[in-house]
Amino acid sequence: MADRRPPLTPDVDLDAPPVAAAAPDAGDHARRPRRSAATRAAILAAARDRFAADGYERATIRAIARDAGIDPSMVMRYYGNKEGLFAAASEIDVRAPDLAQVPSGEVGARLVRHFIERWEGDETLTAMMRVGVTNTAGAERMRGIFAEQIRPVLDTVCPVPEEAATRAALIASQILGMALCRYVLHMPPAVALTHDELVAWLAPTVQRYLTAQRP
Amino acid sequence: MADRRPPLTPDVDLDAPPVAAAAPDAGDHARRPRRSAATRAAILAAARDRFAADGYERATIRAIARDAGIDPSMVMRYYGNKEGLFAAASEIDVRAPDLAQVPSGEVGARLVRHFIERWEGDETLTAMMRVGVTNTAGAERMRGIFAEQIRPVLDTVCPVPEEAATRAALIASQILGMALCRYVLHMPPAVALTHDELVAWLAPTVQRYLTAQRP
DNA sequence: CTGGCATGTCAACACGTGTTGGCCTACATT
DNA sequence: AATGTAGGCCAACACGTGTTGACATGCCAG
Repeated sequence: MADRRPPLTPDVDLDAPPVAAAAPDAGDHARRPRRSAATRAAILAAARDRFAADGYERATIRAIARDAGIDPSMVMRYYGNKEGLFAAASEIDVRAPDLAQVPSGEVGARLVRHFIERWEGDETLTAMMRVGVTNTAGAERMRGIFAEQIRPVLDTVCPVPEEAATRAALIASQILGMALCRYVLHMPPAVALTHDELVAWLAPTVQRYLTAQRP
Repeated sequence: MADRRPPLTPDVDLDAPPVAAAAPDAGDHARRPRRSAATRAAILAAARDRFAADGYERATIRAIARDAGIDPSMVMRYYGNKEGLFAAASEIDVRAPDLAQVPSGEVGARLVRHFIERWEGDETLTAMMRVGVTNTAGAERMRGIFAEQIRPVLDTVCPVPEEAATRAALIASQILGMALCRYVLHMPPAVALTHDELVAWLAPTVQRYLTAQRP
């Protein structure tokens, strides 16, 4: 069904110097930035917007290219194929805060506020959610982000190590659930809440999932 | 962009008797069931499965028809177009329980358990979520279900009427968030929880969103 | 028995998609 | 100044999609 051969001339090598890499000494300026850096960035930005707004299937390469002001074939040249584009566009850094410095009673509030602001800072996380629900690869990526970026941070403050995974999943369920209602489904009462109200409501929940003893 | 004219010969009238409806008296058997009832049901079942598994865009009419063992054009004949099919397939009854009978302290547990079982009973709710995230019309439908089926039930037990909408949204965020992690993203720690563990963890949260005074 | 209608199949249309290869242009090194 | 190469555009391909209309079949009323 799927034709999965790699592109013939990928050119996806991220930051390889344009000149012969086999040259023993390239001189003073080790790696000159490519002229195409601006185009690459424009494509990536447009892709994030489109994936966030439309999800994986409905976000078309043609639309992304139009937004970026270039030809669709450029997208293929730089990112190989649509999956590659998505992989590059959803390179996500949750930037989870260092909770070791936070008083243990304030971890919940800190987490909630961080994710609200992170979510509203750019559309990357909305894109991640839209694609994570639609696409198998997207779901895998979300699991990866959870395992590599969320869980480790919680491990440092979870009182019972062997329950850290469960507690992290519970916290994720509450935070992702609110993000779903507020940023994706646009449920009016969820949209109407201010940041402070959100923190006041959700922080105790997160705090309990983190520190309350197992019921 | 979109060609939105209605189908020429819809035939979407749900249970209209096949013979002339203008006949003053049709005799003893008021409405004879159509011969096509089985086909209609097969299409609907296949559509629910496909929408749940693939989301709106990737669920193709051809695949649904193949699953139902009939020709794609039959789907068009009975449901007009893909949107109509989806509308019919996602006719959702959340079957929210009557909370007036439940002791006020057990409402949270009752709600959580109900939705876990409802979610695992069939794939309708998973389909709703997949499409609600992908598709604008799907999101609208989810908001409608929330407003018409969830909020009214909570209104009956919410101590502060003017906060009912907010509290209902908070509850929805937790329940939908867990459903997202467990049934759509398949996050391992969320999948591993038993029903009783889920209720034990989530019920206090729901209970607090319902009855705790506004923070 | 006969005509009409519901049921169903087949083949095709028009369109949008991801993807490809060829060609042109401008820059930077030699 | 010559030239190789990266950057970019254009036109097209092959394919899958939703959708449509013409045609076959069988059931049921008259």
